[in-house]
Amino acid sequence: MPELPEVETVMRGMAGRLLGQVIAHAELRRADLRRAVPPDLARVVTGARVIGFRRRAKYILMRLAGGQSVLWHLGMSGRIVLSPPGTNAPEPAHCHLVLVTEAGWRVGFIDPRRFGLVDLVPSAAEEAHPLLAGLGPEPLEDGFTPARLAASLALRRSPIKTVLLDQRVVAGLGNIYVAEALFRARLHPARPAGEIPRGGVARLVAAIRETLGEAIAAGGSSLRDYVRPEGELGYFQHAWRVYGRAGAPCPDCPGAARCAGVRRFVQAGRSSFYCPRRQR
DNA sequence: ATACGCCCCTGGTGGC
DNA sequence: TGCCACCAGGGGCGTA
Repeated sequence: MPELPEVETVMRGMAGRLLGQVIAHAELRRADLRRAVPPDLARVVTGARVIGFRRRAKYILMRLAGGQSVLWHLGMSGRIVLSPPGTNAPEPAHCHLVLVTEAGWRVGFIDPRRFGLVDLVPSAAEEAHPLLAGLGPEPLEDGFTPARLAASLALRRSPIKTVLLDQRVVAGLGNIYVAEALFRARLHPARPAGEIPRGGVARLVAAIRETLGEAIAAGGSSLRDYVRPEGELGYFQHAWRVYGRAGAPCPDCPGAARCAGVRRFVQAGRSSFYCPRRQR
């Protein structure tokens, strides 16, 4: 579900409301998420002040005074719901963890499919957490360069689409934004990664940056489960050029008569979308 | 080392 | 209306 832009949006929403607040109360409703939630999580966070937020790949890290960070992952169907003090809305189904601050803000972690997770990690060693340790570069930071991506793609015969989904190569892309970035870079998703020439890799880096940047500015993409922490929708789904648009005319082929339109096919068990005329 | 299928889990949708 | 197959923003694990 949420890819980098959605996770970034959720993280910013949490930071805006929760930074500086003290957690007064925590209730773990069920611990059998993708990884078992630590049994002492509620005890550890209770009484702690929230002092920082950051995102790494599709993970949110919420740093607490006292030296621990809460690590969140939303999986496919996870949501964070922030409710202001005094709200009395009924609790949504599949709410697995609730935090309440001293000021009365409620933080709910909702995840029907339970592919998400919540964990604790020492703040001083966040990057050593087993789920973070092997992650590749952040695509919006300086370390993600054409030279570095080219080195990761070299000699790989797998399709570029599946290589870009590998979080060790670049961190934070998922099925939607890979499709959109490959379209913008005019690269066919089945192209063997190691065969892409220098110029193509450079276009790809630029396309990934642009796509993610625009999606963050739009608050992410809302289709099924994803909403922002205070219920607003993202609207980048209206800017999709190929994802979910099989059969539609390719938006960038001038003179649609010679363009058969967007096609869908399956790679590694997941849908890929592309324009056969524009992407090679 | 790399690549692929399978699995985790629930809910929505469309066809019969 | 009911049932069923299929699909979905992720990712880890076991096997070739």
